Amino acid sequence: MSQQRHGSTPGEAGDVPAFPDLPEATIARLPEYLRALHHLAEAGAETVSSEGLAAAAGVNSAKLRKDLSHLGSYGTRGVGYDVALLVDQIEYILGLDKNRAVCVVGVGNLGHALAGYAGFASRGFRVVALFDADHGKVGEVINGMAVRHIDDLEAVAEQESIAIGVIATPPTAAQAVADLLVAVGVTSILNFAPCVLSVPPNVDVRKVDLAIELQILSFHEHRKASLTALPGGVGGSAGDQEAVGS
Amino acid sequence: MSQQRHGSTPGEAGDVPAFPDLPEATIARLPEYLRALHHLAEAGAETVSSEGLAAAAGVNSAKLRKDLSHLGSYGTRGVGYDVALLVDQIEYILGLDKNRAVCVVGVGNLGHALAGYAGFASRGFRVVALFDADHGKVGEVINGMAVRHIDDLEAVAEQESIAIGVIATPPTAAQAVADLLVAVGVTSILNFAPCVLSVPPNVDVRKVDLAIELQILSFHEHRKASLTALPGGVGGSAGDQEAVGS
DNA sequence: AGGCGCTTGTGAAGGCGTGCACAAATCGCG
DNA sequence: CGCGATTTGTGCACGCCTTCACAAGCGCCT
Repeated sequence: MSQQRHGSTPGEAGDVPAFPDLPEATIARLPEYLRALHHLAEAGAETVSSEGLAAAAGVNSAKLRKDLSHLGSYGTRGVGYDVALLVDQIEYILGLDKNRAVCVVGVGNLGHALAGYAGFASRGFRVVALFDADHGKVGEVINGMAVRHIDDLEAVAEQESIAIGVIATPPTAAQAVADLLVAVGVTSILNFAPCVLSVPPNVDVRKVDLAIELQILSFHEHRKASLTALPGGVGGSAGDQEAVGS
Repeated sequence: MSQQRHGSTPGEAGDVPAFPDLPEATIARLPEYLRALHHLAEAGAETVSSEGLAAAAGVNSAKLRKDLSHLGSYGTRGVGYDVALLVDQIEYILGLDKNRAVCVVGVGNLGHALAGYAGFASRGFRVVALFDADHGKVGEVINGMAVRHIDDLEAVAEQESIAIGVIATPPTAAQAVADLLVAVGVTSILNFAPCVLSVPPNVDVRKVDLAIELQILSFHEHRKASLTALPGGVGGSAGDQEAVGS
């Protein structure tokens, strides 16, 4: 889902201290660790063991240690990890200290929900603008923010540097919106439209397709159903709750 | 994100013809192929080459061929794949011919959007019930469907076999809802709440965390920003559109 | 100060997934 | 009927990720 070069170029420490070359899989887990850490911090924990944090994040403890080792040694042997320190470190790595501006394009069912989603603001993202191509929706106020016409995108982008564009339009409009976003300098796109986007190589696209998630679950339902028809019946006895911690 | 056993038990073909043991990565791509195929079918295509379908789905053609080979030989050398046949085959594998019933728990911003999401119905899923714990929301009609209280879950489950439960509640309520769903026999859960769910091993959980997606993009923004500060300036010249086909 | 228990950080092994490159197979045409 | 163009299906090698197992390091207790 991305073919960008990392280019270590060691020794060249300008403003940023030689950005670490983290595995993609690790990056995808850092937000989960961060959430667990925030939870622990609110509970008053000073330190956590890899075992404890791993359980809270729902991963293997060895994996967690390896992940954290990639971003430096912020743990103390025999004690664990300093919660506050680790929070700062991960937030820095993820660039969450920048309070990035996000715009949502497409104010349908989903765009409406995204505009009001509290989880964004609490994680360092500011939804700064809502756009739609439908003049009937322009002017509508959602979550204290007026919907603007997509033609205003360029003007808004000049005024406020947009870090991430969220596409929540029908799939037929998605590519055109992506092109517009790219044209005004957006280099990160979160796409909710069920279609493939074509963008320049320097632009990162992540896709979330709700129907696909259901289809994957449907497959597993199908598989499970076909297995219960076999000997050694799996039965449907619910109740053997798995202890993974809360 | 799952630790289920597939258990091949070869030779034991009962009603279902010995369910294929597909790699998880392949399964995750099948819905994407299916969408592309539907698109092609509507355009009147009888057959597709692996190259063509791969481009439409945004993947490598070799990967696509390998994926399709896992579910049997439905292509013809020198010609390509029969679109209609492949659609049927993938829909069968994914179990989409069952028109599975879905319920949404938590009618906040997101649950509201999910209840009205057209992408579900068009893909063989029926949203049959909406639940919430807030009595103030019970009775509200969304998309022609009345919100019911979560206490009614059991009654609804007895009447209509629920295949998949969607959790769109605040994270504090998610585990309790998951327990309820499991208790009424739901074995597939799509979780939008930012928290780790603990469920029995026979239950499949998939998680979608919108904030995590933004954080991953934020990381890449951070990384790109730190690279532009290095020699060989990457510049921001937009316009070298990558040709991957529409 | 010394030893002991606990926890991190990491080397190594194994598994999974990807992508190349090519043999096998099919169609159409002369 | 045979040949060439085309496209599938797959053996193989490579790289990433995961997992185990253990040495190294730190704090605490005696």
